[in-house]
Amino acid sequence: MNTPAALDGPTQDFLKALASETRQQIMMLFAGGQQLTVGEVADRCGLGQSTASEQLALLRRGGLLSSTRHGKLVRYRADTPSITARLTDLQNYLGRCCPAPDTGANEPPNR
Amino acid sequence: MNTPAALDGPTQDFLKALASETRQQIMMLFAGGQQLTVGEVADRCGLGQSTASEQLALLRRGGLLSSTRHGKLVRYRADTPSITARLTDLQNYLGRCCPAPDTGANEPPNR
DNA sequence: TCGTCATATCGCGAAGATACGAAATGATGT
DNA sequence: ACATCATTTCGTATCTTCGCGATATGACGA
Repeated sequence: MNTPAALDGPTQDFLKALASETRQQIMMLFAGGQQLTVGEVADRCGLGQSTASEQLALLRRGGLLSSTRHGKLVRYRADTPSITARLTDLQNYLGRCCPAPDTGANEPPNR
Repeated sequence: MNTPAALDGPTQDFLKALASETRQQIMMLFAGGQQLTVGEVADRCGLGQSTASEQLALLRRGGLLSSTRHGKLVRYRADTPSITARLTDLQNYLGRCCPAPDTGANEPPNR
């Protein structure tokens, strides 16, 4: 743990947010542009109310969700532009790690 | 944790493998098609020998690396096709969570 | 066969994540 | 102001992950 960082903070948070089955399930609730409150998420996932709030916060920090207050309710929804951006960052990172024969390019004769 | 799974195993492993700064640093060592042994990775990251072996195993399980024995050495390298595949899976999953909003791409009406 | 080198697996303590209930914050209505 | 409802933050217990050293497996050469 003494080597320099490998990924920028945002992408870090993005990956950490996504690397949890619970949070993946939560994300699924937002399919189709659904907007949900903390309570609804807690209910639908069988989670405690505070747990849902904390997980939603992590997902927001990871750039997967955004939230807005509507009165006393907080409505969460998928933050698609942000997700797209972080996915692109991730692709760039991976493109740096690996030689890139992906998008229809060349595969050098190494074998 | 009583709701059904959200992501298939491979993509799960992919995300979990990537959601660790140590493993991200390890991945960086493989830039440019580098092939490295466990000992080299341990050395370059300042990790113990067993730790490096375990992390490399996780990265391989996640589809990020592949390995081949060359005598007593095991050479790891980036598994680009697999990485590309899992990235695509991830994109599909995210595409399912989020409708494409205003930024260009468009997935027509969802009911 | 034995000895060695590289890697993998095991056992363990430290650090972090997860989920919960209880208490604090914020917003609305009376 | 107060009461109430939704959300957030706090404190705690439990579980998993991390990294290590020690031991086991596998491969080569003498």
